[in-house]
Amino acid sequence: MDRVDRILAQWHRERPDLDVSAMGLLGRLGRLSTHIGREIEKTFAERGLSSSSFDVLATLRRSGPPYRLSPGDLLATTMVSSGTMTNRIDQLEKAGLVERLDNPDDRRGVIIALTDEGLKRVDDAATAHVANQHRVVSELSPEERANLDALLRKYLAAFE
Amino acid sequence: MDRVDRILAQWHRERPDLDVSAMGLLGRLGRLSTHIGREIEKTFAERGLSSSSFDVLATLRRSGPPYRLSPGDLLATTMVSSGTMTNRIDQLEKAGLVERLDNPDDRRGVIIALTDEGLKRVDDAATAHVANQHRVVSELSPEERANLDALLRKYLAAFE
DNA sequence: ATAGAGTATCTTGACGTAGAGAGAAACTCT
DNA sequence: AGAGTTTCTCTCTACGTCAAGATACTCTAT
Repeated sequence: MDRVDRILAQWHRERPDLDVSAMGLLGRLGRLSTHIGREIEKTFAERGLSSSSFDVLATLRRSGPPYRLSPGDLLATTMVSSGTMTNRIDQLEKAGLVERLDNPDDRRGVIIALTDEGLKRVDDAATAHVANQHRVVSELSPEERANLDALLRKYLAAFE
Repeated sequence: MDRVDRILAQWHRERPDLDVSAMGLLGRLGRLSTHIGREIEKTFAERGLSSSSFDVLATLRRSGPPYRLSPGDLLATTMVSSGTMTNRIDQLEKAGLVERLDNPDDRRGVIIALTDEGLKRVDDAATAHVANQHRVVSELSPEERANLDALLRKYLAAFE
């Protein structure tokens, strides 16, 4: 009987006509995602970053040398709108972690490049982030993690 | 080999020192929650609501007649800050869906009450929302849903 | 009883960030 | 050359948090 169960029980009492069986799963998924997001955010905040800025830096870092991608490439992996990406790049540029370079092949576009400082920061943050992720999943046993991951993979496939 | 797998493969190539085994599970959970949140939002938007405003209205509705709670009560279930709750109530009050009443027992506080229009709107939205939730979980079989829910329940218990 | 310190409730204001939609510039293709 | 498309930016609006503030309640020591 967790908080979500209590919510379902209230609904059942007030609106017995509603079949709230799907609400439990979706409610738990949402709440869990919020809790985990807050935990993850702390690690980044300690390093002057946020999940949002790390997302961008990490995408550049993962792409390998020379750590350069177009805003469009960055958009493709990060699930945000183009306006939001412009904003994120502005912030990171102000912080000196990325720079905008002219794209010699297409003058509409720009190239976002990690600076040396950006590379250091993202590598440091990634190390701490991965350790923190292990802490966050440690509540589940290895078997539970594997089962959960398999179910999430199947479910996620329905959306992308 | 989904998008998350591709991200993990990139990390492995660039930072083989990192053990990214936890990242897959957490990444899928986050992406899934974002996708589902967007689906859910659509149903509310069609009715002039949002997940945020529905959250407040639904909490009042579920509490049963006379559909009145203090802002503090509302805070306890909705996972937002007090400033955010004040904001949400302001919006709903402007829309005529709730009203602020004096609390006779404690003059610091107020009582948030569903209006007749608010009751209608939340009952209508809840019906549509529940149907939409069923659509959203229909990608999984009943067994998969039960397994996923059980794992999420266990995991969520670690946070609340 | 009651003054005063501490606590609780809610609001406010500053700030950061998200998305939608329009717009500017350059590319592509016929 | 010109229509249509692509890429990125900009503006507007909405909403979240945090920290500080106003007001009222509570509890204790006298």
